[in-house]
Amino acid sequence: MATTHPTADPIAAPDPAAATPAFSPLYQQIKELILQSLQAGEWKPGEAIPSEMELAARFRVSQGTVRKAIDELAAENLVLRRQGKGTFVATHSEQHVRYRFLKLVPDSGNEGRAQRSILECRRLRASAEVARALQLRTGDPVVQVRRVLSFSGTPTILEDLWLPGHAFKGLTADQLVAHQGPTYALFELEFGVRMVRAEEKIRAVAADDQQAALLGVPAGAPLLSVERLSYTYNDVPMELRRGLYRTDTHHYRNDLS
Amino acid sequence: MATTHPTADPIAAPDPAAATPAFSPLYQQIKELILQSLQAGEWKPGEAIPSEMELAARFRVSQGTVRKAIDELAAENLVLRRQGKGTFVATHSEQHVRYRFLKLVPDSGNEGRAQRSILECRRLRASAEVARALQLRTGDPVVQVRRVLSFSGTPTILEDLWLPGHAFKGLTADQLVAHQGPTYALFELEFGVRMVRAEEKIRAVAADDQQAALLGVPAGAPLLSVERLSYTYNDVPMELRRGLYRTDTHHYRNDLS
DNA sequence: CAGTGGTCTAGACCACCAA
DNA sequence: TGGTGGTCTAGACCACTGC
Repeated sequence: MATTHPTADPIAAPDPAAATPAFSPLYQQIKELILQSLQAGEWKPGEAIPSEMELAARFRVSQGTVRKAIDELAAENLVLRRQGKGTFVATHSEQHVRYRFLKLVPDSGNEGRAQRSILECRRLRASAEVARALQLRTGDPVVQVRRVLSFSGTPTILEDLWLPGHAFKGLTADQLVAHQGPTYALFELEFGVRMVRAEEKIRAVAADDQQAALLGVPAGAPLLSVERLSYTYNDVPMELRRGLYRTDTHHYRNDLS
Repeated sequence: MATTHPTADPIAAPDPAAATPAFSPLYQQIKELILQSLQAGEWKPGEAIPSEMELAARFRVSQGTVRKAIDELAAENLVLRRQGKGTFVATHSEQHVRYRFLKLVPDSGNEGRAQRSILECRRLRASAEVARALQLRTGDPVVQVRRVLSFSGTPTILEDLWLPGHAFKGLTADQLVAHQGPTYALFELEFGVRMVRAEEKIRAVAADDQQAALLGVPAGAPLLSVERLSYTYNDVPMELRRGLYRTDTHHYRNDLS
């Protein structure tokens, strides 16, 4: 597994899969191996992965090397460490930070759950634009969902989701309505699709008549347009989302460093 | 310095400054000490800090402990490691990522430098709102700057800056005009104020007549409102900035994970 | 109590850089 | 060549969790 490393197994198995020309440190290779197991579903979201000692034994490296690999996975929010208990596969379900990717927060105070209303959930063929974003071919099957999220009864977010049809075969509006908690949790539970990172492009736009009606604002009102592309492991895009946020009582919060 | 730790100096100097009741790991204490030196200006932005070995000797801990402290400082972008050369105090000047805090990017292609035009630079007394943000008292002296940033000749950003008067005594419009590169670099060089992190609140708003005129858009056009509070070390707020971004050719880019 | 992650050390060697 | 950060190991002990 190691391309070269000093003490452990210096001459051991020449590693038939050593087709990697570029050097990478041992702990990166270990990280990659753990990543592959995560991707393959060897451990389900919320479950514990093997202890550092076990992994060290499995991969024939020291605990410190495994630790450094896991450190990086934890920094990327792929995995969650809990002292005295173990290391757990991150999930959108009961992660203490629910709605990890939603950065819209109320201007003051807290708010309860979001009320979801599904306006549409249908299968169609990918437009050129959607196909490009999701790395599909134009005309490939996709699922489109349109919904409104309300906080304390006020419609605040109008969004469209596009999902690759092959990965979300059985998705129905009923399922979306029935499910409690983050939609990304549903994707994990029902379709085995885990979103691990996303990129957002944010703009200010004016509401058109239809959007204004759905959000209960005057036509032409300024709205935050948030286009999000979400990725599973290995940088595979699995969801395109276009959201319109009302920002009269909420704001998009971002921390820079 | 260590509240308790096993091998190094177990009985040594009881550390008169050990007024910290809560336990914290050694490397955190080292990090804190390095942070204090950074804050005190022991090493200037862009300069190298002492090598890991030197710091380990100075603080009487192992290199590994210093390393972990520096790891965290590097993760927070306070310091920059360069293999074979040393560890350097982060700066907004020639950091390979210029304009660290500006997340507005062109929809396609690259763009040259921003052209700045300073509309105003005056000393006044803090309003209640500004005072609260900057943790001053209402009526305390502040400096306000208003300026427009243009890209390829198109006015794109209109922003107001508020700075604590006591820390930015000599700031003039001329200085702002003369200076090349990021404004935060000027703050470092001329006033010794280093911004290390910031929080942004983003909204969509409609341009009023004055704003529209300055940005060359129709009145009522949707603009991105970006309110930024920037901090120096120790979470001291040092700048309030209110920006209006045109997002017809640019967008605000954010990465989630 | 045993098992987990968290801290700390000491020492070896590697990769990179500059003189 | 010597000095820097980067990787890796081995072993000790600490802090937290749950049985």
